[in-house]
Amino acid sequence: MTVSLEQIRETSGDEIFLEGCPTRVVLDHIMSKWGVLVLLALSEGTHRWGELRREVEGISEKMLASTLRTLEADGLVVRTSYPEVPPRVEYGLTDLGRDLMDRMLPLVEWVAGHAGTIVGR
Amino acid sequence: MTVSLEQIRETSGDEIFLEGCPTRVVLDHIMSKWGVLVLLALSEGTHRWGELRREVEGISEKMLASTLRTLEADGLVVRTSYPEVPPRVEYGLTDLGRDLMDRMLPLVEWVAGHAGTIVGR
DNA sequence: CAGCATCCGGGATGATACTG
DNA sequence: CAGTATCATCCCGGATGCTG
Repeated sequence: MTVSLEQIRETSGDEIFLEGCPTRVVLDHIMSKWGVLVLLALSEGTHRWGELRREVEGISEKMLASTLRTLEADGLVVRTSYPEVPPRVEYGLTDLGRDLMDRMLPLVEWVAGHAGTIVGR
Repeated sequence: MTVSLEQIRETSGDEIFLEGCPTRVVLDHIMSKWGVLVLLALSEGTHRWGELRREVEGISEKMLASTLRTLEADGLVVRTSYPEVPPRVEYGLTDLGRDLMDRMLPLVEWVAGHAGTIVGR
């Protein structure tokens, strides 16, 4: 194991397991049911609102809006609005967001590769 | 980016974003609010029930039991009961669980290192 | 000590209708 | 097209009490 929990404890000041610590808050955002899927979709490139609705199957408009606003406030997602008619809005990852997805994609890939085995058990 | 979403699509048979697909189910288990923290604690080594309750601050008995049962059913956590009085039970990661945490720890470490910046924004 | 059964309140989530 | 507003619902998760 190249990364140990000890290292994490040092990095986060030993607060990971404490309620309300920043790490828990961010984890809740990016590891939430819809957060992962939206970030995953955006890791392919920028998407329009409607594209996200279709790609992230089952998400409601309300949850898509809420998820995007949270991730945007976290500085992981950037929203670009074009003053056209009809309106066009693009969502993409920031540098920080890409940095995050570099770490998350290997995890998701592993899960995708083992999910069948795990669920069938 | 060493891992692309395209690779993931191939691995999982292009079903990542579909409702009810195994990948989504497993993601919900391991990326859940308490799932991450319990797995994180166990990545340090085996823990007893009471140790987990104390280490994962704020978790209720109900959620701890529920989380552990789910992760055990997924084959990520192993439960060992010793026939003693008073009872002693140890929880630890399986090989599969350790494999998973090898991928998750770098992500958590990154979050721990950036959480302060992100939340303060 | 290590849990399970039960109840129940509230925030998370969905569905629908509407607007710039 | 890209959302917002509103209302209904659901189930997550906490509290409590009990058992082997």
